[in-house]
Amino acid sequence: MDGTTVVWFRKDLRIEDNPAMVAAIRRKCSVIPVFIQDENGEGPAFPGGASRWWLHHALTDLAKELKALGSRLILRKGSSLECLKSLVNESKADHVYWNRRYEPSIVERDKRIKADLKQNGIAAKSFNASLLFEPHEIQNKAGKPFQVFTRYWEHCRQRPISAPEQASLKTLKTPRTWPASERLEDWSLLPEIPWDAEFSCRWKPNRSGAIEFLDRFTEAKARSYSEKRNRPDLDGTSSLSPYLHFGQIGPREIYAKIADAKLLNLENPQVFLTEIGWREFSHHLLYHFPDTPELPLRSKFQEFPWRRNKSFLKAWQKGETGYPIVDAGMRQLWETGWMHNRVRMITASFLVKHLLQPWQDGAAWFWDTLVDADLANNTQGWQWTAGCGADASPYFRIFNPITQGQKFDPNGSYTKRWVPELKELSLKHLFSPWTADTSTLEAAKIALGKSYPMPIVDHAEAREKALAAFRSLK
DNA sequence: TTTTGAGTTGTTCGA
DNA sequence: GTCGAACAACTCAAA
Repeated sequence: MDGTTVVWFRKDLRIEDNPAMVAAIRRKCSVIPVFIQDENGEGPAFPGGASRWWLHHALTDLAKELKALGSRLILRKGSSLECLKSLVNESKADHVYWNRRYEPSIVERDKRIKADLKQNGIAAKSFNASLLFEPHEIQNKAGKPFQVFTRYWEHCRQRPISAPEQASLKTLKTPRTWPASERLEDWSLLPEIPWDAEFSCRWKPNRSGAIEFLDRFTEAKARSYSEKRNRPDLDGTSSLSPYLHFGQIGPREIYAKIADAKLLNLENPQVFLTEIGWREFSHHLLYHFPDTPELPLRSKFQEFPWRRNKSFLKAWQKGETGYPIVDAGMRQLWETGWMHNRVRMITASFLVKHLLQPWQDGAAWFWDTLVDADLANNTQGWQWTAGCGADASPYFRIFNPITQGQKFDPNGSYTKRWVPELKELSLKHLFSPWTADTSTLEAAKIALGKSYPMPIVDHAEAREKALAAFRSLK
């Protein structure tokens, strides 16, 4: 009787370049792919509505791809360990393979699962599918984790990057009898009220969508990346973040594609790889500093004088701060589940610096609303803006929401797209409508305070307050 | 992966 | 033609 391998899918929802899958296929035994919806095991960071929407489609697609190979995706709900154990019993499997995750609570849980399975005579093995450099293999000369991005990335870049792993999918063996599976529809991952119309226009949340975006990136965008990536009015970024989060594409595939397209020695693609580097760095930090989703990396910041204010938070969430570039970003997020990175920095800085709201509140909102919500990236990004994380230079980052708009949305098309009530306002006043005189506003059909809000805080005043708050930490 | 204000230099324009 | 006011354009240091 040959053995059976259970392949436990998690944040690696692809078949190609999937080391756990490859290893299972190479065993030449039957393979049972499973996805477990473990609501308690995900810890406090249970995914929000936008992520669940994506997950639904990603699972549908993975099941379809497996079916095309004559296989299936078995769905189970409950404690990961219990589900795996019963699946192992039902199918008489002797191996369980999966790809590693790096969220602290997941790392702990997976350790326990591995130990338990091994104790029961099951060969439990984990692999790396989602990073170029795993956190535990990178350290500085002192044997400590890096805390400064440039040093970290310099170090990583000297290391070899392995090619995507492939096995002949045709040799994938299926079990004689399939264990029972739940129905995806019963998991209610899709919204009850249909708020996802814009989502469906914007995204193709499946493997072929990932490949399309990657192709489009290497063919059309990579060469002008550094100029265009900061322009939310242009389609200059890769849009790969949600695919990377769910593992519908892996960083090794991205790297290989850039290398194949002979782009590796060009400056622009290197800038893009630096962004991949930030993702790696975020995972590095999350793994080595497991408290960072809740607590500032620089502990001094625990005394930061935040001024929690529900109505400020609400106005920010709804895109009603009176600062057009901020509101445009927040509305784009709400409607499409995604926000351009430049605008993420502007809106985050605004919440933390201008409104003095704790970065954790902003992180929680992004977590709920982003399709690419990722604990490592989200945590790192917010700590970076708040100035309490790695690579910190807090004074550098009080973005001026007026000049940032003028600089990065120079025609105003992004802002007008998401804040249409300002679409008849001229560029001169677009990013600061309160500076326009009554007749200009009237001509643009804007009633400040009614059709579009007055600024929630005064920029100069808020900036001074934020600087004072930072000074108080010293 | 920034902003601001001060200081400097350059340009324009009318007296 | 010259002078100086006003302002734009730039650099730099500090936050």
